[in-house]
Amino acid sequence: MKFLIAEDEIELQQSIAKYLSQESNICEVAADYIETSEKLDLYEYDLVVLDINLVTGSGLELLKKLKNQNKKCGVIIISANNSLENKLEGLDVGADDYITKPFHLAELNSRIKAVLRRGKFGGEDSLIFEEIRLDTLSRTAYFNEKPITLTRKEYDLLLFFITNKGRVLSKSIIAEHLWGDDSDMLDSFDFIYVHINNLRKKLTSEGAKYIHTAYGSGYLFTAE
Amino acid sequence: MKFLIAEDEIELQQSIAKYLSQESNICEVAADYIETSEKLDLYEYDLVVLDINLVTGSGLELLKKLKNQNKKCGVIIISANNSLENKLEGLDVGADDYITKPFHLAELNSRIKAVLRRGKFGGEDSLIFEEIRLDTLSRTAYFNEKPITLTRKEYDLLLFFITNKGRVLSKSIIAEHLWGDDSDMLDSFDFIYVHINNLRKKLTSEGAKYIHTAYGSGYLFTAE
DNA sequence: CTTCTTTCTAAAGAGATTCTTAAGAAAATA
DNA sequence: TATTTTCTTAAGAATCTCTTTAGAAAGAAG
Repeated sequence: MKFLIAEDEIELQQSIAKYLSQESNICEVAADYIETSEKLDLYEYDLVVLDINLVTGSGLELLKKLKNQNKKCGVIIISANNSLENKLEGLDVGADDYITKPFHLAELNSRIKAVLRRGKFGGEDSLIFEEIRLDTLSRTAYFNEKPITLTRKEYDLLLFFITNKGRVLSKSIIAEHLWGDDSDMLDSFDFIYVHINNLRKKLTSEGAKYIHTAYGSGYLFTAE
Repeated sequence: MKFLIAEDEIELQQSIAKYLSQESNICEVAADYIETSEKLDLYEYDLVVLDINLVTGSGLELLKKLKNQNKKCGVIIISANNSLENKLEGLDVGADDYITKPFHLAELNSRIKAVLRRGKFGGEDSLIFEEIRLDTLSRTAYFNEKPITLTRKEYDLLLFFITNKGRVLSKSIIAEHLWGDDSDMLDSFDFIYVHINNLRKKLTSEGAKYIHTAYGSGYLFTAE
């Protein structure tokens, strides 16, 4: 999953990013209102961890803007004071959850997982497409309930495909989502071919032919 | 889409051009004030990536000139320093966006897409003409929501036609837009017949007869 | 530190697209 | 009618993209 951490206390920002990265997520960071606003405009995230008290501007405004844009992106608010008003206001505007400073990173992580489950997977722990089931808690894939051994990148790739089924995904979109903003430091996206090939082999060995090549533009995940 | 990259750091210029070419765009480059100015006079671009600090002259002047010419060409400024003045001045004169060195190529790409979307497609991801819809994100074409399999050149050609509907396009205009400055190396434009024919076949098989021949002058894309 | 797994790089070959050329048919113009 | 331009088709060459494999590099586990 790809997250944006909008937090102006750099130390906290970094420790959140580090913790969530260890959980196999891609984390990008923003330290002020403008940076956050721009990144939200430019990129797609699965979830934003948003400090409501960004010194340079109100996080609430950002939240309103984000929800107006109608992006299906989860939001968890970090609130410094535990005044009820702020929390309720945030939830009113569309935040999916909030957490009050100080907090344990493990708790944030749990809340993130819960929000993603509610938002992306319809409240289920499993994501099902035809014969494939992804257990999002254990990050394992099943084909007709028989487990398929996938590496982390393979799992992420398959998850990205399933959550974007029916949409042609270019290599740069895939790179951006699975490798974050480091992706353009790589001077070619050729390695994606390798991951696609490996994933395909594992899926077709089970009889699935879902990953189609859109020659010249990318890949398309769809039933047959 | 056809871009001009005006940047005097050749290494950066080349990596921008390479990245954007991988995204199925035509990229031409210019390394100084005069070259940029000339190319802008002579050719049409969908967007210019303009380094405001070209050593041989002010990019701002170029920008003013360009905007006075009233060309509907997007402009993204590259700014070395992040002094607010420069940025604001650029946006005042009519730049559509700016980006500060150093930057990620993926970010530049996102900004370009955003500017083009705002300017060319009325803020939408889809471009619709009668029964045809072009999904500009995935570069796929639909006829009555049924996907048509187009090659890259066919897609580009159709996109160019739709964005210039009602205007007669000569073969040399088409060549210039779809093949960039390689086009004058070609000693005949006959192969365009082939692409036109192929595109026509795919469209008429769906019942569309939009590409009309303007004998002696070019082609006209219009409803019936 | 060693071993194993995962990820990335590099390169050869397969496959698709694009360009060239050409020749006859059709259409528009003079 | 004669001439020019455009259309259609086809076949081969050149180019680009994708597939696949093997092995190097990096990271994780023991």
